[in-house]
Amino acid sequence: MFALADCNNFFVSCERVFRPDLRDKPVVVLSGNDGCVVARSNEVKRLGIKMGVPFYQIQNEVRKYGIVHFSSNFALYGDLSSRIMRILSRYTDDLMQYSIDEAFLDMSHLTSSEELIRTCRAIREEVLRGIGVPLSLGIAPTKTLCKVAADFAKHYEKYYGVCIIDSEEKRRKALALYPIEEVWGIGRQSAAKLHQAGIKTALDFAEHSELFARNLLHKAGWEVWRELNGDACVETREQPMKQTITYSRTFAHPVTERALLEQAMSEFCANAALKLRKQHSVCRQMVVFAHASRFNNEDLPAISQTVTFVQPVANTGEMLERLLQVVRSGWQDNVPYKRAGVILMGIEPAANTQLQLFDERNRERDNRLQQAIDKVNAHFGKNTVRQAVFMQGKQKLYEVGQKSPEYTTNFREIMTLHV
DNA sequence: TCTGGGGTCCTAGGACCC
DNA sequence: TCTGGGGTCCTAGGACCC
Repeated sequence: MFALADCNNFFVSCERVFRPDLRDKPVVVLSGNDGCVVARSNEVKRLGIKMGVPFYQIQNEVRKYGIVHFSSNFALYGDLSSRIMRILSRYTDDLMQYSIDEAFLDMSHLTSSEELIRTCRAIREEVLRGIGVPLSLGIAPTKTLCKVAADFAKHYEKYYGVCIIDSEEKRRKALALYPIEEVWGIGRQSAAKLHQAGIKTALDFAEHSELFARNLLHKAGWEVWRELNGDACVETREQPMKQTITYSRTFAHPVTERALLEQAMSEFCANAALKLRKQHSVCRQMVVFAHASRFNNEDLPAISQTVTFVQPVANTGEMLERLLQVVRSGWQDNVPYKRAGVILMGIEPAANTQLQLFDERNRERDNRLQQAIDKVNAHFGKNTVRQAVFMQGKQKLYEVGQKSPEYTTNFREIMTLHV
């Protein structure tokens, strides 16, 4: 059996850890530049406010119901997440973290349902007491069924946060109540096809033939079918190394000055390169892009170019040179650039790299310099030493209206008590 | 006025090989 | 008229996830 531990309204719950006064209040967390709603408390869900709506469209509700809003604070969410994962890892030999707020636990060492439920209740209790974030746990023989069970645990109080699917009868009962479009792995396209075929619930789908599932939805849908029928076939192993690394942002106001775009994108590039070095890898290619708002109907020209390195790199200096070439050659004066970023691809372990015969760079020296810079920055703080092209201007590129303090990761923002 | 960010996997088709 | 058969690798785009 597996157990899925899923945090309830994770970002909102993180904010509430340090703001217990907001326990029963409607709360949302917003995306970058306070653009969209990306997390909602139960009170907000009950008001019918949907995931992903632009914040400006719900201003009436915000005023009417006194909805409290936060800009996103990933330093806080990431830190609380890793604390929760540390607790979870004590209950299994095989913890498979699936996202910032979810993990599957291999529970095959426990044999009885009673033991499984008791253990999961204990997990929930420990995380709630130790971290302050409420969890829902779903126990089942496959991960897809765990997702279903965790959903029941979340939505029906009588489960006290833990729901188990441990018999054929419970499986059928749960799936009959579960809309097909809610099933993990069934997105909009697949749901539309299944609806066309008259399938409404997860049970309808599971009772069709295996061949039907495979023909209609190919491999991914076929695996969903098998998992719903109790055949565990979905793997959720974490990649030891990311295969792509993206750093991109939407600007609060369009950028119409080349130097400003160069500076902003240099930071993206440096941040992406740092992620790359942190996982001890190098990349072969870098996509550099910048474009106007996607809600602009006019077809404005975009910057979009893939740079290939002769030899795989992780060196900020070398990557910046190429980035700036692209931005300088692609820049158009009349385009209001609204969003930009870099994507690193062709990632491999740094230890694997082959030296090139005709390499004009002194990489040995470049890398020693890079290591020295990383060391200084790790010790004295981000950007203590940096390339001169970085943001020197005072223009505000992003909006962070209501960001909570980085309570757990930044000494300057640690909570103070006045007695 | 205002519309996020970061990933993975699969598939089909093209280029190329013998 | 008729134009093989089998394979690999790469890429772009689609679908899905949180």
